[in-house]
Amino acid sequence: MARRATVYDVAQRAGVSIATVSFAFTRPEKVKPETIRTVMVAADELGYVPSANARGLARGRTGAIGLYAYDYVLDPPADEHAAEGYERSARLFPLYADEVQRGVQLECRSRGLALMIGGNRTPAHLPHVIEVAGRVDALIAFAGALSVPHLEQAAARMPVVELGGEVRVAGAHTVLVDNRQGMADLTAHLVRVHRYERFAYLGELGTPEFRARREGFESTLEEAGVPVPPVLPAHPGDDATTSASVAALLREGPLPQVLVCDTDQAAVVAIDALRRAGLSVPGDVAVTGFDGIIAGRLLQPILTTVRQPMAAIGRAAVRLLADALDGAEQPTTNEDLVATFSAGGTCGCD
Amino acid sequence: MARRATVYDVAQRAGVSIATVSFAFTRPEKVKPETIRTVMVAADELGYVPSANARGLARGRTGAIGLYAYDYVLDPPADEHAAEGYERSARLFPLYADEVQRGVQLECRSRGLALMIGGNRTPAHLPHVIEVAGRVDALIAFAGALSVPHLEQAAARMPVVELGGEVRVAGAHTVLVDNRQGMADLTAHLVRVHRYERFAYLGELGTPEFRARREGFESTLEEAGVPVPPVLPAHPGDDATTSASVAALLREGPLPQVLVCDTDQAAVVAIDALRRAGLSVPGDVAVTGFDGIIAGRLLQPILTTVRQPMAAIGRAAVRLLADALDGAEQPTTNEDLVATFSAGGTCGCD
DNA sequence: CGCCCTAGGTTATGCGCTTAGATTCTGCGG
DNA sequence: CCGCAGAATCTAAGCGCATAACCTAGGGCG
Repeated sequence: MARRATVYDVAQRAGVSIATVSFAFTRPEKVKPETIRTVMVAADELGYVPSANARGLARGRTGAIGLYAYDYVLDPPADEHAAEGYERSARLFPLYADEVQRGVQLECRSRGLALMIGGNRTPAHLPHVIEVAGRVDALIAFAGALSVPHLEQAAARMPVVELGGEVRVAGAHTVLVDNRQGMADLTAHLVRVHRYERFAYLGELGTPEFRARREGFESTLEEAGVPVPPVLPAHPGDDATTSASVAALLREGPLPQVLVCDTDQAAVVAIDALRRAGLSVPGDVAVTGFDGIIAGRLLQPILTTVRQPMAAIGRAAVRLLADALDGAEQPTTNEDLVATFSAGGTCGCD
Repeated sequence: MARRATVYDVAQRAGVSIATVSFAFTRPEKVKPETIRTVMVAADELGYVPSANARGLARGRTGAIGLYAYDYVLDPPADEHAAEGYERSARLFPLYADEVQRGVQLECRSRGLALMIGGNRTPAHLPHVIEVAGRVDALIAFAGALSVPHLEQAAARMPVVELGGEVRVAGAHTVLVDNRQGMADLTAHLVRVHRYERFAYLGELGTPEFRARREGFESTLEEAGVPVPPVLPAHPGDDATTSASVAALLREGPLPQVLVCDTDQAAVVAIDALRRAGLSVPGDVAVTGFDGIIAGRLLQPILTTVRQPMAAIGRAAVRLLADALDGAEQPTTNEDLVATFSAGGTCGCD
């Protein structure tokens, strides 16, 4: 592979100094048009591509932002494309994080920012964070993808926005969606329209967002005077746990009228498990989710859920960072992103 | 924002030279265990994050690879999340390129490579390519996303793999799927099972992959002694053209029995247009696509298509590059990736 | 005619890290 | 107690670019 041409090569060929080459590219107003042309021709002939590394080093910033996602699915099952696998492949992609990432990508592109993708399997895996953090000017992280200390460490040195995190993390920005209200709306629908009284709840309380969902659920039931069920464990990306919870539910009876899941991923798995057990959804048990991922729309009937504005979340994050990068401000929380109740068929509506 | 700690800071705090700090991180075997510990403690206290820029500059490589995609959808309609928009949002994501990208991401991650995302709207837009190329050790590009000269320029300086390109580009690797056979299988199904004789074809011939599809189509019809229709223009990402072609078809009659589209995106748009015109699909006209994107599965009935192993394509590309990066070899073409005919309901099957 | 200003360039330095090669330690045999 | 071979560490030289600070040649003006 040929050595990459550098400013020196271009300068020599164009018969100018390297400073002039540099200016020709970055400060055209400081260079005579004719000289610029000479330089450009030389650069072109040499196939010159400026080294972003050198540039970043000299300028002190890279022009790239990083996205750090929690990896629910690092290595999908090998049969992903096999006949059976194909039918289910939409359960692996696109998920919540993927749709948010798309928003990030779109916004980055329209702003001319490069995007660096990183991620890990388990929180608190340091090396990878560093890998990403060292390359970028700013960082977007999903709540739970990075430990709080790591986030704070990063936030001390560059703008960081946490998606759905608590505002607690020192120095980090946050993009928040009102999960609580969304879940409250959904629950209200189940109570008022369907008159359900025996609920089950599948989910977790590991991140602020999940806790907010649970709160919306609890408060609505309490107001309605309906008994609040406990949290049965379910984690997106850990289907085994979800299935086990459903199995326990079936075993221990009596069956609830409706199973409220705190993610679509869990809901999809739960519906599978219920149907495998010979039950009809929503005939015997209604099921609801949260997020609005595509997998829910591929179900028959369509999953009742709360839709998050995923792409908008990603875009908002980039906007926050871009603002922080030029007009260094205080950490901001965004607003006005709402989660919308979306009635499908799995709640019993037709 | 605090100045980032550097090797100098760490060295000073640990009471060693910067070389030792560097070695402690990258060549532990050359440093006394105790010293390593001292260094690590100091680094930790300072929140030291090595600058990938400086590292890349010094080492001559960055450890990142770039993905350069053709952007079908840079700015999706503003109503994307509105009620109407939501129903159709899966038509914008995930598309072919998105699913390939996912494969790239997965493979990069499992190999510890950083991934840099770039892209552009129109081919031949130089600055953006450079932006990406300057940051990475190797590049993946979709056929048609970069002009051949640019590709060659890049390929002269770093490993490049073109997805679905012709092997012609000097020095570039290629990942190829047998599009021809896939389309031939689909066409054979239409001819043998459904006995269709009046075909229409919607698509383009802009890239080798599209041409291969057309060839598979033509040759199968010819063998069967069925008249080969012309190519009516349709471009993924340009719904207007596709709709216009369908309108022309309706206007000029007689209606074909089946409309073969060379992408799922075009097929989805065509089905919309036909139904808006009061026609039933597949009742009045059958329609088929190519790719196997999720949007096709959300249709009623499900779109008949040819499924590409999209994630596998992405993974193969990364593998090729990773190989090229350590054992510099000759440009390779991958193999063994097949496109599979997938009968849905839009061809007339039930 | 001399002075100052400006446009257009150039020189020189440093960004934070890697890495040959030089230097200092350390332990051990003689 | 000395000399010496590793082992451990340090010194110093870049990597390719941006940019502050500095030159130089004209041109306008009093």
